[in-house]
Amino acid sequence: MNSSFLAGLNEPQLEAVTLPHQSALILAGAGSGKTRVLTTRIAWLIQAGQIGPSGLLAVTFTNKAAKEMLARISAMLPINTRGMWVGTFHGLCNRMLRAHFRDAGLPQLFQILDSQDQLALIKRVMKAANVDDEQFPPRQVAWFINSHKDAGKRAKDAEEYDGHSRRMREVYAMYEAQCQREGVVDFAELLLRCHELLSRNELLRDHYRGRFRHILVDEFQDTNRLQYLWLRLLAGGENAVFAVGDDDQSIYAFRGASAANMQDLQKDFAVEKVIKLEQNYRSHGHILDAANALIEHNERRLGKNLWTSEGKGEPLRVYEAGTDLDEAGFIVDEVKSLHNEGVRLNEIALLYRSNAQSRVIEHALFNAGMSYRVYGGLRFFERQEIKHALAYLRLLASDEDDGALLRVINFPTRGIGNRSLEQLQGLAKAQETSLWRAAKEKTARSAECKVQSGSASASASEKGSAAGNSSLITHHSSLGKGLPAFVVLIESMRAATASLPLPEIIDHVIEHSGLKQHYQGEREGADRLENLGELVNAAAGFASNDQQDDTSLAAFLAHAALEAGDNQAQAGMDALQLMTVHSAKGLEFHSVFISGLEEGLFPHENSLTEADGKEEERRLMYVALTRARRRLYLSFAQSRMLHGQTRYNVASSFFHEIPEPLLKRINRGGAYALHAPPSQQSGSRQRYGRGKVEVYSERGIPDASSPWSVGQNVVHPKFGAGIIVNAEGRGGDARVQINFGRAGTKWLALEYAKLTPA
DNA sequence: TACCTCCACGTTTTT
DNA sequence: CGTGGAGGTA
Repeated sequence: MNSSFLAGLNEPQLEAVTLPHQSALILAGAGSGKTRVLTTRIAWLIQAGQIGPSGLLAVTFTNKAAKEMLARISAMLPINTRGMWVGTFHGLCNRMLRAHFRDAGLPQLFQILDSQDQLALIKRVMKAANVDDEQFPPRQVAWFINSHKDAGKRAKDAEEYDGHSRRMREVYAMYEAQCQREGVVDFAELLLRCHELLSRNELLRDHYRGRFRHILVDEFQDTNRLQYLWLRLLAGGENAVFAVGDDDQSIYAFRGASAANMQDLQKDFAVEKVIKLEQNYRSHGHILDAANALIEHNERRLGKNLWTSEGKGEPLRVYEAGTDLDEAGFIVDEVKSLHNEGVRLNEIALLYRSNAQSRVIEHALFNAGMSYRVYGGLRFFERQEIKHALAYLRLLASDEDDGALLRVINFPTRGIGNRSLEQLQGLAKAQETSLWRAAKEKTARSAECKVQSGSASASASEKGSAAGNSSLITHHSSLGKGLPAFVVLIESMRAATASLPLPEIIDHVIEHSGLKQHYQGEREGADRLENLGELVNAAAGFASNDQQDDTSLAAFLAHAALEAGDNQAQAGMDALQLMTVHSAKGLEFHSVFISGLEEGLFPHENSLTEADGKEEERRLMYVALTRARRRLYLSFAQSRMLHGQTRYNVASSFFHEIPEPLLKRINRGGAYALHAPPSQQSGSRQRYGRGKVEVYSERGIPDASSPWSVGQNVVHPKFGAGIIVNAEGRGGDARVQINFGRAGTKWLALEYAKLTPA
């Protein structure tokens, strides 16, 4: 047997790859080759004849990871990966639901709602039921619904504590019913519906259990309860689950991920083998030492220590900036010199805790003329022009899709205003039918009237007598203007595209829906037109992809919803990479800047109120540190403009958790001692030139007699080191607000507080 | 219907 | 400080 792909694996990797048919948990540290182990195991299982390519299921969280996996498998084995069950949780569930739509209680061409669509539908349902959106903000309702679904709970399973949760539950139930009527499913529904399908249908369950002898899971620490239940149902007692994950990199608890699934897996699947992959092939020693030291401060860990056979490398470089602007300036300069030394910009990442932090730095980069790419933000299939085009397509495919109809019925505007829309909605509700069917019927009826009587007044009088309501007549006449045109438009597009290949359908829709004309007449329309052109290209690519066996319109629409696409066109070019720490997970770079390392920002203050908050922040920091191969910069600013206000923060407490010898201060700084425990912190210190030593009175008049000033670093005998962030009063009444970092922010009377300048 | 002004809000996010 | 949503006006 030729298993050349086993060459070069280290001992635990090899053990994991060649494990016999049993469930296993692979604790794979950052940079320990987890994707390699996963894909090599698949290749090994197939090569060893244990299973055919169709006898396994491999599941990931992102499309990118799934594609990567397929690419690596193809590189190792001469097999066609098409038809293999390798994909995201949502993608695989979608596939199963399409195959068994009837058993799942779904229409054949069910549509998938993305988060935007879901929110719009929730708003619509709430409006129809007169739910107060002050008391029940739609976003909160969405969160309620999604977190229930993620826990495997239907509306009927939701608990009621009080009037509020009772109403929430009602809205959830109405939303469920409306989704069913329209034949649409949201992301969580794909999983929940698939889980229900398998648990209800024994035959089907046995079929899949018999087929997928091996189930492999990537990033297992990110699974939520429902995903875990789905895996457990699919695997049954007999099949082997091979789960790869790292509890230290669990950073999505806030959206339902539960690393506790790792413990449950061991129990539920009688896992005998927990294999730890601790050899890191990515980073130099000092970087790993810092990461290990930091993460050791977490209490609930499965336990793991990364090591490398590479050298120690450089220490971590710490830069203390006076302001966020200084920090940005430093980063720009440093990136420049790295680039001059030959490090490609693509290989340099700038990480931050929250998106708002990118703006200052983007500004500096822009002024310096440096190319950069910001991750996150609007993705291709989320753009409004694309969503509009897709909505027309959805309407061609389905009579029931109210969401799609509402999106385009008056875009481009064709004189169908709110009133006629409400009228139409009332009609649909009364007849218990969809908006499209109601619109079609309404138009057909009035057309008939016109033909029969040959006069508009006759048609109006007929309706008037039927309804006996004069306001209805007005509505009908306003319906008459735009609605028939809309109905004719959709029907003619349906007829014209019925036998066309996918890209031509889309091209036809863009041409004839009025979208093209509309954007041609708009000043900012050029980009949008270009994107619409890209949509046709995307469809052409989709249709000609040999990995794709279903190239129908419905399949393309599902693809669009499940894979929102990249967000920037500049993807290929050499540019500095800007992203949040969350989106950096799984990536690696030669050099990494972690910016904004200030208490309150990173760790974020909002997370500290949550139960596991500080630990999750620490894991986030761990992820950030382990992105770097060779060089790591940690920077923070004494003051930062946030929400239009200048904030004074102390250095992140994470600095205390990294051994001092690993850190090298690269500027004078020193306003903060990073290591002395708070009560002994003192300083030799050199403040950044900001203002005189003054306390301002309420009217903003400097009190020259005071030795204190906002922004000044001070030491308090009990609370330790802090920074003055605010002041009020003067003389004996003077009070200052001091941010002590871990000890919190406090107002102290100057007369009594024993403060010393730091 | 379109544009404008005002106000509230501000952690992380894939599918 | 910036943005996005809501509400009012031309």
